[in-house]
Amino acid sequence: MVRGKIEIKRIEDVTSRQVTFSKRRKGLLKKAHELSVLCDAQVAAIVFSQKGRLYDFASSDMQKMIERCEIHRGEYFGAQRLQKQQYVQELKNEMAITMDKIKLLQLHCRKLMGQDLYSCSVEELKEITTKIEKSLTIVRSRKIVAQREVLNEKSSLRQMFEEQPLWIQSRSLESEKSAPSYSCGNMNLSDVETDLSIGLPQSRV
Amino acid sequence: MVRGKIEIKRIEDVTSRQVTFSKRRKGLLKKAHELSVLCDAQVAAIVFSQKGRLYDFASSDMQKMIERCEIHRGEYFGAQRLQKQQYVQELKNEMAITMDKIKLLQLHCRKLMGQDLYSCSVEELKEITTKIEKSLTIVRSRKIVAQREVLNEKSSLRQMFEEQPLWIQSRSLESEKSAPSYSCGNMNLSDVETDLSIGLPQSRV
DNA sequence: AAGCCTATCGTTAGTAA
DNA sequence: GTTACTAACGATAGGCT
Repeated sequence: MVRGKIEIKRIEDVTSRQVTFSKRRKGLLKKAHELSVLCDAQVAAIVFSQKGRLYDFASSDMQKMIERCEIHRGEYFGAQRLQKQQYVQELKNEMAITMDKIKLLQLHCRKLMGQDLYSCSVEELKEITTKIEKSLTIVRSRKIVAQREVLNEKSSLRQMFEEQPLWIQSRSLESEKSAPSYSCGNMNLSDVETDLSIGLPQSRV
Repeated sequence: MVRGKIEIKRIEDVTSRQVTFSKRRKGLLKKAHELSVLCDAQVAAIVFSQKGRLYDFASSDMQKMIERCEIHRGEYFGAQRLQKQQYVQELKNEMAITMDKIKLLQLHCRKLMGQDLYSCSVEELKEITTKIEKSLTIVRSRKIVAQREVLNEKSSLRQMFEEQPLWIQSRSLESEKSAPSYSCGNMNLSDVETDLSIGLPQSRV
């Protein structure tokens, strides 16, 4: 039946591969067992099928075998572990630095918003006042410019419709007035609360 | 030559055992390799000689095979290692989140200082203006109070070291009474409620 | 310890159930 | 996914170098 020696390469036929896997796996585990008994050696074999199922054999406790194996290969695994630990340490340091930064930034921000002022000296309060005054000037002028821009846009729109019959103009303007969902009108500012809350990261194991 | 089938039990003759170990070990590793290639499976074999020497084969990275095996067997060390990996992942995630938060905070801060306003809508600009105005009010009153406190201190000193006319003493006492250091003037503090709280990440293993 | 030889034993590819 | 069959293949015990 078996015509020639088989080549050691991936079996392409799925069924054939499955059957061979079953047989050879069994054979391998058997051989592992035989070796461990005949020669009084510690033997372990681990096989994962393509579907991820595990088949294994260990002459003694698998966990101890694995540990022993890792110890033997100490250099490699040790280095890997060290690298991992260092990496974690770096991440933690970076985190700490970032948290410091955030605290500083937060402090600055709070003072700009008129909070936590009781630790400030008169001198510092003066500085803060100056800063706020400056930014108020900037923001106000920017606001005016922005408002003007909006007005100009509306004017342009009106211009575009100027050549149309009056009833269309009035209708479009009306609808614009009655549905201003974005730009304010009589909208309550406290409804639009740009919230900045930065909380604690979740605790974990 | 080989008379009958051999029994699977420890070979007592030392030399014979050693030779068999060498031969069968080689065979086992070869079979492991063949299985991995033919069936496209992950295979590992670990053999310790009686003298403690390690012989092994792994179709792919031994460390990953071992970890996968441990995870499958749900054993302690595997779980531990998995936890560590997850922990690193969590650290990374947390870091990313924190960086996002810092960016948001920075943006907020910059806007409060009158920077990067060109992306703001008129609505937003109004909001910012309101905030800044409020904080300006607060900071100014705080500044006045602080200045008064400083003056009072000076007065007290003067009082202690110089013979001051009574009317100055009484004035300083008055102002101290009428400006209770906290909640300044008639302003409602709850109006300024942009909350900024940033916490530290919990320490861990 | 390692390699060669060879009779024999054990494993397995192909096939079908 | 597993088992049974069988011829051929591969592995190896024992012997020798």
